[in-house]
Amino acid sequence: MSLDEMAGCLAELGHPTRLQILRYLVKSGHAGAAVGDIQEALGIPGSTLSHHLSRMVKVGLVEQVRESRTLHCFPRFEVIESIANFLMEECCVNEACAIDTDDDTSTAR
Amino acid sequence: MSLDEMAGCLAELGHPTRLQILRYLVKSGHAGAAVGDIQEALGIPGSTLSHHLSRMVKVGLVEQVRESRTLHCFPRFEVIESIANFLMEECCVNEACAIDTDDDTSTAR
DNA sequence: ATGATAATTCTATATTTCTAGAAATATATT
DNA sequence: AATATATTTCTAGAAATATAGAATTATCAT
Repeated sequence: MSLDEMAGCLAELGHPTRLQILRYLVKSGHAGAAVGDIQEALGIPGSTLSHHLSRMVKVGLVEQVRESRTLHCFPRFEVIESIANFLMEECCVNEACAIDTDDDTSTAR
Repeated sequence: MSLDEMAGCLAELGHPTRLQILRYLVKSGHAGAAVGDIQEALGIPGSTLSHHLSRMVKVGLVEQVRESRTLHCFPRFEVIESIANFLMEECCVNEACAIDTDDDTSTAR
């Protein structure tokens, strides 16, 4: 993934509603969730939701599979993972961070 | 960090120029880099650079320490790390990803 | 065919963001 | 005091984003 593509993904993640949507999809796991499910669960107007979803699909964060009238959405786990890795490796580990954070500031693990 | 704060950080990361800036800062390590260094190294006009830096400072991705005329900038490694962790944990690990990727797609670790 | 359901596209408005030159501020040097 | 250096703030125009109602498309059921 190029720097621009990476920035593109991060930008799409960088919106509260979209982050909420992605979280919901992750929670739904591999079964995914229909657009309508998301809409009802999060209370987002259809047109707004559609807009956000299409942006996430565009950068590859979300995948959609149509089953007749219903459109199922899935998070692209590998993509999310590679973004997390990018942040860890490219932006963190080099001579800092993992070395420097002697007490574990990071939340869980 | 709240979901909104997380989204705020991700949004700031989600700009090619800012991502470049952050990378440069990380490369510079704990010595940090002066605004002028960044400006010269990346060829970004001062006002533009200042704008991007102030955004990153605002969400806590970057810290600045003034030393007379020179303003040194440092990446907040813990913040970057916690974003990476959020993506891994909150958005990835739950019943998917780490479980599902039988061959280790993630580069390091 | 008609009606219901699922979702998108169209449209418009409000708001934010990006960009960079010009002017201003703050600090150091002579 | 005058000048140079480092950086920010001001300004403004262009472009992108976000929001959501209304209209539209596609599919299914009767």
